[in-house]
Amino acid sequence: MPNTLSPTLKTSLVWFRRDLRSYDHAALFAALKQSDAVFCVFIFDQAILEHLPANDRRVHFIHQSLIELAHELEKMGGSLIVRHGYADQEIPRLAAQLQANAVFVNHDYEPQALLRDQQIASRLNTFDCGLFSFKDQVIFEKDEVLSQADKPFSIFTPYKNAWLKKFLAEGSDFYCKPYPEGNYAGRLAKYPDTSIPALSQMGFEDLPRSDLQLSGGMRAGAALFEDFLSRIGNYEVSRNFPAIKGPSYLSVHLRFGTVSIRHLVREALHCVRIAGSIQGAQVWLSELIWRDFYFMILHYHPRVIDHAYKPDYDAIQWEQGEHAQNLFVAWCEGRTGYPLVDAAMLQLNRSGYMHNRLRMVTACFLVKDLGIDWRWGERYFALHLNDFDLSANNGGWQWAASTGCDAQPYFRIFNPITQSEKFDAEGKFIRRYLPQLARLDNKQIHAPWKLKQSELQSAGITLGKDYPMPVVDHDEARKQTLTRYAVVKSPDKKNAQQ
DNA sequence: ATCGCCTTATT
DNA sequence: ATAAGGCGA
Repeated sequence: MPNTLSPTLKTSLVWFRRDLRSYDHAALFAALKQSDAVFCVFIFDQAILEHLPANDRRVHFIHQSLIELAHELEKMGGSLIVRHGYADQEIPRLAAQLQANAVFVNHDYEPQALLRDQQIASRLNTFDCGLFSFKDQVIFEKDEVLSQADKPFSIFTPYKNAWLKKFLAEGSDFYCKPYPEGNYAGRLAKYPDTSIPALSQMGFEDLPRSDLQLSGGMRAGAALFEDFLSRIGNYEVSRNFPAIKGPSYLSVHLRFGTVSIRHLVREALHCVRIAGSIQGAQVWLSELIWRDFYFMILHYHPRVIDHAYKPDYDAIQWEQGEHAQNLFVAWCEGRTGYPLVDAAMLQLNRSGYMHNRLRMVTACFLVKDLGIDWRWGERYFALHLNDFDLSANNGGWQWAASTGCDAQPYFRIFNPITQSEKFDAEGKFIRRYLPQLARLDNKQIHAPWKLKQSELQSAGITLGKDYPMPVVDHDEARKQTLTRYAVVKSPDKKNAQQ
């Protein structure tokens, strides 16, 4: 994709994708700086939407975000064109219609998106319209953080150290300075038709009220961040307990660009210098660096999309057939009989969000207790997580399955009961999603099948009726998993495979 | 070439 | 107390 810039352009089009904000926006700023007139567009891309269910929450999030984005662009003197169609047709058509000299976008790193952008670039080329693409959604991308041998890192900690070194070497705000769109806002152009298609017109349903806790838009993102900054000092500890408000909840806003990564990093670094919040802010900043790390991994190793990062691990035989299917469905629906796992899956199914600790617990359970291929779980998360991002989701699953770079060792198998006792000691999270277990006490609630009949009875529970019996025995499953993973052990690797 | 180290544990 | 193996300097 061309990245060199013509000195001056008459008319440009900024195509918004996963960067739904009007401030600190690399492509918008670049377009404004170099053009006389700048139009803005968002495409509800059928190539993506046609694979989504009618009640997909993310489409709502986007829709909500667009209403605010359109409003903000109007306040700046421009407007937002919103179309429903195939992006690879709509963008060239609109660019031609506007007689645009260039289309400006921010990099989208996913393989399918790269292909789409290449195709669009060549279509635009047929009428001398360029496609200019910018780094926006990460601090460092691709080859910007490499080892001393100029090779991509595969271990997070040295990557993080190199990331921080590079970042701090230039002074703390060099890499996260906001783009000042306001300097050129007068160049935004108005478009006569600014209607936004209704969700129903595009085949999507209204969501039930209970699902509307999810608020799209820059303002909602900023409010979450402000709230989080008052808690960031405790993040290091509080992030581990799903029943309490520990995380920032910004992941969905990072996914759709309703917050700016540069803004988040700037503020996190500021907090790192405040006595009371040093540790929490450092740990949270690390999470943002993980995000860059997994984008980098996907860039260098696109095969991880459907292969283990460690090739040897592709030899593992996962459970197949009807029994595996049944176990998988039980996992999806939160019917495994392990309360913390089930509560976590219900959280995902009901809200499109799952606490990060629980993502590890449920992922590890699927792979190492049920013996099911991590790709099945990855696909389920991809469909249901509001904040789904290919690189981070894949990285997380491969970490849990021990197939990834810098993953947990294969013999580390989370004990779902221990995790429950440690991180939901009072059963508060479990009770929120499994009220039928609410009358069990704090010790009993983590493993109801271990209780005496009389104890269950006094809590009003019949196992197998009010709540399922466990679908597997953890200790047995653990042994099977160690056997299953034996194929990755050298030097007997080859023998074990036969 | 050697040495320290590796996100989130478990029995 | 444990449990590989290899990354990165």
